[in-house]
Amino acid sequence: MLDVKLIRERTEWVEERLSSRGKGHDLSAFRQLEGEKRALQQETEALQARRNALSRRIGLLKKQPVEANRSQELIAFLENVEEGKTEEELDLEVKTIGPRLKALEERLKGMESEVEAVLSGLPNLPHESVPVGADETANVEMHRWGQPRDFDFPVQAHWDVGTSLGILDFDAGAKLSGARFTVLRGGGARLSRALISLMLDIHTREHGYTEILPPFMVSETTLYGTGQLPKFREELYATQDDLLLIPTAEVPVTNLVRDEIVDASTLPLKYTAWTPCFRREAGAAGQDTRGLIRQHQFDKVELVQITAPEKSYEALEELTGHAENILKRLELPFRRIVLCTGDMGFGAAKTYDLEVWLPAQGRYREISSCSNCESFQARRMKARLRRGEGAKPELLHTLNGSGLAVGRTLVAILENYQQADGSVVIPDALRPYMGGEARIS
RNA sequence: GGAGAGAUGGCCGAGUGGCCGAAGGCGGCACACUGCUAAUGUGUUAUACUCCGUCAAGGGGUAUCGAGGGUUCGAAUCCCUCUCUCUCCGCCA
Repeated sequence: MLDVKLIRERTEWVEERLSSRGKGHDLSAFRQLEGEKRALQQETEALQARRNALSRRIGLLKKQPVEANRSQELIAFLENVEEGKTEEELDLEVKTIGPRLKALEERLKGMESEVEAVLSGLPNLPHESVPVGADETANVEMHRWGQPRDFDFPVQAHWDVGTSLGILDFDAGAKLSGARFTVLRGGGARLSRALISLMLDIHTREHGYTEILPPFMVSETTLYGTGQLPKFREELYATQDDLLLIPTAEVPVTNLVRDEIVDASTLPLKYTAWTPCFRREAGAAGQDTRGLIRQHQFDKVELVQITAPEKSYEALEELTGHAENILKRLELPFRRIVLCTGDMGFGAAKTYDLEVWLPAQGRYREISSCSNCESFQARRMKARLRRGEGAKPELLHTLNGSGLAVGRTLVAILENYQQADGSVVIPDALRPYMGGEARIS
């Protein structure tokens, strides 16, 4: 969510920044609406103040032990409060102030939710360092790491490698649950578990993150906090109990600071979590229909950092580096790109994608996405920090990134480490987690 | 699933219709006192929005006592609904 004051005071500038994401945003109607809302708020509050003043006087009078007729007292006090008005007028006011207030409050509430509806649908402002562009073709490569291997035999896609080895079973997944579900068997299942352990161990022991195991189902409020709701409901799986399945661990883990004011001295908070992720992939019909690349359910190890505002860009570099370390440890060639304005997610101010080399596709594919959301999520979540006693609370900055998507890492290993005989060599770093085995065959 | 109890400020805990945004205590902060520390005294210590003010200092207003509705001139207090927590019983990995 954007700062209303910013929209109010620098409307054109905000429009310009938003429009760089590709879709034009005309905020003039919003500004008018918001202005009317504030006028109504002032009117309402003035009436509330009047009601409170009158009620207080009545209370004072009733407290006094007077035998006299109550209505006499009322008239007396009313004359005292408001000179120049007749008793009848004032008596009338007391009696009608309630209904009038109720009408005003209802209208105000209606306008507030209108304002809120517009506001919660606006994406974050891109950071000034983000390249402007319409789509992924405008993304900019930052650097590459590792050398794609030369194969002296025909390279197989991971679905062929995995199926031949009997460790990926797409038919079984389809039978149990339908398209975009897969069953991992034997070494495949173990490899997946090994990757999760490796990633969590590195992030907790070497990168200083605290491991979290959050709920996999969360409330709408929680999804609102990180920006998935109200706009992206069609991407989510719902249940019959007002709980929805998480599309990423970012949702429950970031919401840990919702409605909190954290002491600045405890920052940054660094959390890592393995969770399954559930996505309907509603808009992805026909894309990546084969293989493990795009599934309705996949495992991911997530990195989340909660920082002071001035530290968040430093933290983005650090966090992205942590994700890169996993790829380096697994000796998988990758590159880092910075997403352009038009390709970024809803809540992000700046995003780096890590793309791993997939030899069968002959190109780099996304395996991690690391974003700084600045105060966008914090404002929705009311997540704040306080710098010492008496200081005003300020909004935190939130960051998240995959470290890494487990299914896609499995894909990368199967493709990059495949051998001429159809077996797959296990990367050195992973062998301790695979009972010392060096190869899946 | 059944029965009961409860939800108040950073924490503990009063408050059953009216100067209550909320007593008291603890904790925090400031100042005073003290040879140092300890102790003591005094003051201070929620958040958001909004208006005035130079989006300064500061001041005014409104809302918030789990959430939402209702009664009332007036609700932390009364009524209804919901959520959550705790205790006991049942069930269960």
